[in-house]
Amino acid sequence: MPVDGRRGEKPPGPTVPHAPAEAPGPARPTSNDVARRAGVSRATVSHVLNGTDHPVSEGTRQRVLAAARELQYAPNASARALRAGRSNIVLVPMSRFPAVPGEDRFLENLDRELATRDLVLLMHGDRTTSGVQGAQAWAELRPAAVYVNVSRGTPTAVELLRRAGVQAVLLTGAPRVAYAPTVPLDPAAVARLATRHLLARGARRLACLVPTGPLAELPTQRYEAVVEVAAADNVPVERVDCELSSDSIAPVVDRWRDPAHRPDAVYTNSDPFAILLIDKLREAGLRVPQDVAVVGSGDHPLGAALRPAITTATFDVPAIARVVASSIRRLLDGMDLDPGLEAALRPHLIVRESG
Amino acid sequence: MPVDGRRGEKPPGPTVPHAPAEAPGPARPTSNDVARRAGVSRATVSHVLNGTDHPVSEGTRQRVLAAARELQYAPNASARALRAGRSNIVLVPMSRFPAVPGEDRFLENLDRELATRDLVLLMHGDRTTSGVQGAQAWAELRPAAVYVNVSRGTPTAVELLRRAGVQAVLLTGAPRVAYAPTVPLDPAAVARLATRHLLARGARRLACLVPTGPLAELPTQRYEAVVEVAAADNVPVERVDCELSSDSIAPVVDRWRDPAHRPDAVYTNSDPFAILLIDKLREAGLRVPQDVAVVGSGDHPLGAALRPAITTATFDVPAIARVVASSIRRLLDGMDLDPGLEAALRPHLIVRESG
DNA sequence: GTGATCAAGTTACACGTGTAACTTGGTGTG
DNA sequence: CACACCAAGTTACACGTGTAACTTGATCAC
Repeated sequence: MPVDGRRGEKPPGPTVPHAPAEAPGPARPTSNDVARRAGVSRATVSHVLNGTDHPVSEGTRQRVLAAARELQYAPNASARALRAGRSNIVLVPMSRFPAVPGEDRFLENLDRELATRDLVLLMHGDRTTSGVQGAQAWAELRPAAVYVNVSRGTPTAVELLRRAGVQAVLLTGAPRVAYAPTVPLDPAAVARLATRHLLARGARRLACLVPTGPLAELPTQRYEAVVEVAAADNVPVERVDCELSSDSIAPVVDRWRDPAHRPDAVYTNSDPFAILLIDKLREAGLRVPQDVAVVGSGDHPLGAALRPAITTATFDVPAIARVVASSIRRLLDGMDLDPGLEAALRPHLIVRESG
Repeated sequence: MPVDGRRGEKPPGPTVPHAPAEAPGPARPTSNDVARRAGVSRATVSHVLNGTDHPVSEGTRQRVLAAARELQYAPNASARALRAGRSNIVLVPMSRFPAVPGEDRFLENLDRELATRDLVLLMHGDRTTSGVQGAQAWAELRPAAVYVNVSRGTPTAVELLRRAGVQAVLLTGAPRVAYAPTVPLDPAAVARLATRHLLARGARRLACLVPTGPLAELPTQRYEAVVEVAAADNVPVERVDCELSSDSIAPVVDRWRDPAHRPDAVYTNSDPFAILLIDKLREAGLRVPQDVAVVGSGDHPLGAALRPAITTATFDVPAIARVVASSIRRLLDGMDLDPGLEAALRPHLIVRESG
């Protein structure tokens, strides 16, 4: 039989035995404070503030709302998350190396769109390469969803999140992992679009800049897309592995001084690389786009401002943010991905001066 | 006397009346599961895993650790936060407009440093300008600390956070708000340093680029610092309000074609602006640095790679991240700011070709 | 032999919330 | 009048954790 531990009376002293370390300032008001002030029970407060279908008379409804406003009541996210089993946090693991051109603008839009849908976007540096250790850390937060970027979702990490009760695990792009709904973003689509443009412009010899460093699969994938599109027109593609530094680009351009070695058009997946390349080309006495055309990606502000202005392949960032936010919300509600997803993910070209 | 609500026996059915909406997958293991597997009570598990000074025999300690490892146990952050009254989250409200040059690198370093100190860095878009509405949203998360950037901490917002039980509210730079420990970062220090450099190089006529848009106080503050330093040498400073676009810069440079209107040195608070400016100067047939010297801030990779390479005033980002993380931890532990703060915040100059 | 001391565990409570199940008083219906 | 029904509230529980206070043997000093 169970034994009740309580033996005597409560000690009369004002000590609070099981309270956590005392906070210094006045504590944040709880729903209990609101209830007391409105002269109702806490349950009623909860019903009013969450808009349950439970019937509440208009009079008390207003009293509760007034009390909440006066106390500046904000529900405790931790308690909510504990009760619900999951928080309303959407977690985005980030690294310094944006997987998609224009990632910062994308996140800004996504934040706004998620807020509309009662979700909070939080960004978190993924302090690991393996992905599993990171996933373990994310699991601690019990987020509603984790929005993992391209090529970051290893099967083990996804499985770990799924077991942690994380409902939506979205991965933009391949590889598609079992049990994880995937936003069908083709990370090579911008590359394909740019290549087709350059071919239509008459390019007969291409080059493609491939940034080195971590996350190298992605640039390689794009390079292969360029090769594939160019092959249909029998156009060769030179692969140029490089970093965003003078030492890395200068030798390449130096070799291109000789017309026999020179491509007539270059694709690079980010506008900063295009800017650097154009600078070096000009230094070598080559004209852009007459001698060499250059197309970038991501529509960076500098790309539009410098001369020659950079032709760039990019996405409709606000539109993508909208459908992604909508998809996350739908997944959490047990529905499917937003059907508008595919359409919003088509890239488009901004033709300027450089190519 | 209190009335006990329970009247009859528990119904024999398998229904769980007060459980929240059933999760689909297998739920994440709790400390209870670990306890059961190790054959001890949950309290013992807690003592072992948190390294309390409560004595635990080595044998059970190992059994608990083993059980936790086998189950891949990760504590529930929500429950922890609820119990403790605050989470171990350090929240950084972010906007697209970095307050300090090199903000992205800074955050990357800060994340690593905080992780060392058992804190989690989460970034959050501040979806409001007023600051108060944002603070309300942050209060919901009950973070341990909020690291607010320069010029974002209005007194009301800070007061709101303080009342929410947020211990550390760090604001980099002025204005100093009562009750909020402040990292004494002088946001104009880079401007002063760069100006002194230009004067030493012999500049007799300065210009300063002032980006428009939200958060305009900060650039203005820097402009005033430039004016102040230059005044000591009787050097006039032209104020140039502009955006990062061709249309904005081109007319200014056009006017500078006339030597009578032309400054011999320009300071701008970000390298991208410097890059754009140099491009326009060159287009106008002016040489950098012979006709006009240019100094930027933030040590952007492109600044080092382009020709002329950009002279830039910047901070030791990793060092700052370390002392800031240390300060946050110390504040949470009831101590003062890290004494190494002042020293780490001194900016330095990287002299290259542009000025 | 009798307390006192102590290591090693366990029990019980509190944190703030959402909601199923219950209570209560009022109104209509046969 | 007896009964069902319903609107309007309330009560009680569960979520997972950290820790103060308690229990239980064992050891030790006198």
